[in-house]
Order: sequence, then C-alpha cells, then structure tokens
Amino acid sequence: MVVYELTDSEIDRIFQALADATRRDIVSRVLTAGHSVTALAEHYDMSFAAVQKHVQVLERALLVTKERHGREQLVNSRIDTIGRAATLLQAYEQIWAQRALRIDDILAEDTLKEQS
Amino acid sequence: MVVYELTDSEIDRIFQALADATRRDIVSRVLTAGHSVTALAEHYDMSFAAVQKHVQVLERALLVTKERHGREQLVNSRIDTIGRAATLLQAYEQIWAQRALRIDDILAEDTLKEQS
DNA sequence: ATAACGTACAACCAAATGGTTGTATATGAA
DNA sequence: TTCATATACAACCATTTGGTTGTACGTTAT
Repeated sequence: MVVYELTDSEIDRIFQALADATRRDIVSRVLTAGHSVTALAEHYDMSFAAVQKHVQVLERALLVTKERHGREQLVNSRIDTIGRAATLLQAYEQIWAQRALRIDDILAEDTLKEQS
Repeated sequence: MVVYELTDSEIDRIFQALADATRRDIVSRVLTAGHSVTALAEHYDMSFAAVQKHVQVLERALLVTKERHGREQLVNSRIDTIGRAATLLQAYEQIWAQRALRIDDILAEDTLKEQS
C-alpha cells in the first residue's frame, strides 16, 4: 500500500465531509458492511439525489469507495483515511502533551488558573 | 471537569472548524502557547478581521478559548475537544476492527467445522 | 488628554453547500 | 423486447462560508 502525506486540501475535504451528521451516519453504516446507495438512502428523510451527493462528497474525501456490482454501487469505508484523520488529531494531542511536560509552563498555569 | 456527550451539531461545528487550513494552523500555534489575535493574524495573508472570524469559528467549535488579558485576547487550545474528536474517529476504527474480527471468527468457525 | 493599539462587529460580496426536481442511462427481470 | 430498478447528473434555489472594508470602543502609552 502506498502511503503519502495528505495535502491541505485533502485534509480540508476529509473534515468537511465529516462535518455533517448524515454523512457521519453513512460512514458508520458502511464500516460494518457495504451498502448500495439506495439501501443507504432508505434511512434518511431526504431525496435519493441528496444522499447520492453525500456519498459523492465522502468519496471525494477518500472516506468511502464505490464498487459497481451489477446495477448496484456498493459503498464501502476507507478505514485508512479515517485513520489518517485520527492520527492528525492525535498529533495535536502529542504536541500539547509535550508542552505540558515543560515544567515552567505547569508552574505558570498553576498561577494563572482559577477554574477547574 | 464536566464531561457530557457531544451533540450532532457540536460535532458538526468541530469538524467544520477543522476543515480549513488556516484554522488548523491557528490550532497548531496555540497548542504550545497562548497567542493574541493580532499575533496570530501576522502569520496569514489576509485581513485581521478574517483571522478574527476564524478564531471565532474555532471558539464556537469549542476548539479554543479566549482569555482577556489587558487589551489583548489570549487564544488557547481546548485539548479536551480535540481529544473528543480524536476519540470519535478512533471509535470508527474500533467498529471497523470488530468487523474484521467477526470475519476472522467466521473463518475460524469454518475451520472448526471442517475439522469435526 | 491624546494618540496608538487590540479587538469587535456590521455590511457587503462571491463562491460553496445542501437541498430540491427532472431527465437520462445502464442493468436485471419478465 | 419491455418494464422496473439503481444510479448519475444538470439546473435551480436558499443559506452558509470566507473573505473584504469601515467604524466603534476599551485599554495602554506618551
């Protein structure tokens, strides 16, 4: 498998795609099994075309793949992309944790903080 | 610290906020130390007002806090929110992993049947 | 007291987003 | 062949987004 760094616009598209409850629900559903677009659309109170557009957004964000199977298009998750996004957020946590390790920062925070 | 479940629209706002390279850069910068809005704005090729709006989006997404300090407003990261988002994505990875385990189980069952 | 600084916010604009309906096309079933 | 199904996509629309400029206001420095 080829692993390359995500570009800014790829990351934009990933988070943009995840910023919608319907699309997150679609991602959830296809995590456990492939679903046709029609099967997915049955769960939402919107037109088929709208759901199809959501799938397209997810596909362009590399969060799902579509695999034609007869006249159906099977939507499957791309767990690698979800993993990349997770790693990105964990990197933020790492950077923050390293800051916390700096002793002078801890002392400064103790002095400044009144809330808990 | 009070921990409660994130609502759909809170999650929407978090990922929406992260879906912009400028805002992700702001998040990165404030991870290691608080920055005034003006200090942040110096790094970007856009108006101060635009940067201020980005900070506002991050604040509404609970990704940063603003703390007034004289005439400056210190922007700091809310690592808990970043952690929640990370956890959410890890949950997706978990669900996917369990699916993979189920497939392993099925294969194992087949093997057992063959053996008996 | 006055000037400069840091921030906030309104009004405006172009482009993107999230939905709709309608139409076209390919595949599978009868 | 004909009909129903699954998908694709264009055109349209209202709202949101990401930027701008201009103005106002509290705080600090001179």
